[in-house]
Amino acid sequence: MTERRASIGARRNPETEAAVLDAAVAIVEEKGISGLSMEAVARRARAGKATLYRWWPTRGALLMAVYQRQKRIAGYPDTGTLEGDVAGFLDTLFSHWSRPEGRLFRHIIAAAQGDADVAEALEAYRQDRLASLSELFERARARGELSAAVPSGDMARAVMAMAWLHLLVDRLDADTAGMARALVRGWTVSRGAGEARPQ
Amino acid sequence: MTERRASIGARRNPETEAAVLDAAVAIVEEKGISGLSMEAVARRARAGKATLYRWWPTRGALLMAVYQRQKRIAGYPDTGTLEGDVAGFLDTLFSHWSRPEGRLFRHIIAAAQGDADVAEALEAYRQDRLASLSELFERARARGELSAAVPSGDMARAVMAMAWLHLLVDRLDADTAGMARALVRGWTVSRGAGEARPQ
Amino acid sequence: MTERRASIGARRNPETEAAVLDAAVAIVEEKGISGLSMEAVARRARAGKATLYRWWPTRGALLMAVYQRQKRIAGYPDTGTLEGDVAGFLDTLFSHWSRPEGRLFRHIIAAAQGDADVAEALEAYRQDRLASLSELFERARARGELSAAVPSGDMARAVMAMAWLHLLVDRLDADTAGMARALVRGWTVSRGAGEARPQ
Amino acid sequence: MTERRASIGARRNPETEAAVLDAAVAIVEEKGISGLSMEAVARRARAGKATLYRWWPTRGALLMAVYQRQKRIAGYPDTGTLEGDVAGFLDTLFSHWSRPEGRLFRHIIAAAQGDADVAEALEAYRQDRLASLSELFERARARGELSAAVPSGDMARAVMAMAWLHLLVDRLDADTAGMARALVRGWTVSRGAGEARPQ
DNA sequence: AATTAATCGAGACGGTACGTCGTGTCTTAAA
DNA sequence: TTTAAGACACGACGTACCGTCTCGATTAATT
Repeated sequence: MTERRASIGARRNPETEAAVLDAAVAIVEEKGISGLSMEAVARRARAGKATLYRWWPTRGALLMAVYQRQKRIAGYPDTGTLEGDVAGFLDTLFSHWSRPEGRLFRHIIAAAQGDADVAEALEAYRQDRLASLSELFERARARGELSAAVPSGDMARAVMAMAWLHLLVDRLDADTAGMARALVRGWTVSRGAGEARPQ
Repeated sequence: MTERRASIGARRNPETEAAVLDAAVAIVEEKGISGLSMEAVARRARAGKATLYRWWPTRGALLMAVYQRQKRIAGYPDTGTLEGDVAGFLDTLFSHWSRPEGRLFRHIIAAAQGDADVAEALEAYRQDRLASLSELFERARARGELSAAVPSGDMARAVMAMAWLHLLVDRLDADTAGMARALVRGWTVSRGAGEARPQ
Repeated sequence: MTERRASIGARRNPETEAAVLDAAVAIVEEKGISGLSMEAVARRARAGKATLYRWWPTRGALLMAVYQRQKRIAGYPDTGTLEGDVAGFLDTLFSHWSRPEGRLFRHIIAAAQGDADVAEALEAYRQDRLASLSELFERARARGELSAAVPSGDMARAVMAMAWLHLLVDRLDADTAGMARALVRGWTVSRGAGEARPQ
Repeated sequence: MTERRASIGARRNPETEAAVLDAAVAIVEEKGISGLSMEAVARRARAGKATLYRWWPTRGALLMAVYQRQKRIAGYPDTGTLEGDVAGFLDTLFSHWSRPEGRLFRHIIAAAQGDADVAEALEAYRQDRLASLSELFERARARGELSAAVPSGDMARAVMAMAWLHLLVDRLDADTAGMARALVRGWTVSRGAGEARPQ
């Protein structure tokens, strides 16, 4: 995994980059996030510390790089109903966050609380995902499924908030269908507002 | 704040406890959360490190202690409508989180991501707040304001999620009325679902 | 071993004293000298730290107390010749220093290097032993065995020095007969100065 | 003594080494041996604790390094007689041990009693000095001054023992001529064994 | 072809914080 | 007054990382 690498001249060595990111992932899997020090990554990747700091000036930057290396989630299922779409979105997201590299995300949020650079990167990423999520609501609006009272952005934010909360309190096994229902039921044109099951 | 304190026998000295918590608050206000090391707190409080670790075994435990020392937010406004109540709740909470000691909460959430003890304490606290928040919805249900389709707990969770999201991305200045409207509009019996303003 | 003991009124409790000294010996046997802290002794003896400090103000004082509790070595063999007497003395002493409580002595010497109180106690003890050792030479002088050129005290000091050196460099298994011969041969009236075996 | 020093690459910085040893000497001179903590040395030398522990893993190792930095005592006087040589040796040694850096030696012996690494280093040093001291006796033997009964090594050990004893009981002001006489008188061919002064 | 310049692994450096341990002092409550 | 108990302020322990640095080597692009 860690053969000798040297400079390839006056430019960045992609093998080194890969070795570093791989090492970071491996460390988090083995020791948890608290084991992820720059020192440990350098050691494991057989990279010089200066090399690390040259390309990832902070631990948060390294974290973001690892997280973003994975390809974006391509798209979300189109089930034909908003409630189904939202439930599908949550399912996809929760199972993504449950995988080794996805697990990092909660730590990125944590890091952002004390590191402005991470916060900025996270915010950019979040806005991007928010836009992507909004499309789901636009689709429903186009279908005429939506009572237009609530802006798409607000609804997307509510869904994202629900997702983050469950990530941060380690409840990724929660009932996504229930969540979708609780959020969506009111936004959609009333078919069944009266037949509600009290609980 | 930092007079000499000694043992008062084989039992905890409340003066020491106060000095430590005061020191922690002062440090966070002056240096930010990254300045809050056990070392620094001990130094500032003129307390031995052993004393700190005796009563607050982790940084997270200390954080929770500081946060919980402040008296609970007494109650939330009763505005007569659910939407008003929710908006009031968010206002109260956001202004609380904006004050020096309230600022700590986001760091407690961050700490919980890597420390099981903090996570446990946070979860207990969260359930407590959730129950308190649910009362708001029970009140609305008693008024007959609520379409009974959605359990109170689910609605409370959605509101809490919205609040946490805005805390964690540093948007405590966001439009709470809008948030309340986005969430509540659908849960309530439809008076005005048709007159929505599209976006 | 460590039943409950309490105050027996306004005077020293001999049970406590015994428990403390026993604990000290046990600790040194189990953990070595570096494990012998006042803290550890108090813990093991189930004694209060204040009690310890009241009666043995320093670690060195405790060490001396443990060492001196053992009864003095009664006397040394009278073999009829000085060389035999000295060899016997060294044998007795080395086997004493090899036993658990005897092992402490090297640590007392070590402690004396940095603690004036211990140094003083050790010096008193040493003068006492020196006087006792001198008797051995007086006996030889009385027998007419000694060429009177050298004061008894000087000879005793030389023998003691040899013993200490071997203790301090952990060579208690060395050839005591050889030592005795090397020291004594020249002090005695010349019977055999010519027949020496070079080596 | 405490200018800024930094790494000079992946190898030991001799300036740092000098600063540390200087600091150690200064501390012992000012505060005595009990003030010589690794912490204090690092502080005074403006060196990181890790740097200290990298090169001197124990306090004893540091002590040995300080002691050995001084150049060896070049040679011992050749007075023409063994007794004179031994007295000269003791004089030289005692005055060396009385100087600031020489004072350390008793603490090295003390440290060796509880630290195997120091004991080992000390033993190597001691064997070296013993060999050097033996030459003095070989010289006397070559002059025919010595009754060959006693091995040179045994005599050297006796002289060393005498020296150590006086060091350890803080009697470096003792009469070295008397010591030399007491030890040597018997080893030499009897010229004057009869005219001894009784005591 | 020789030179320049950025990169690489390596690891020492001065620091800070960690969490633990021992020190000697103190107070309590019981005997 | 002594006892066991143990909290307290203090400070050293030895370890781990931090972010900076200097080195000697490697290699591509520039002279």
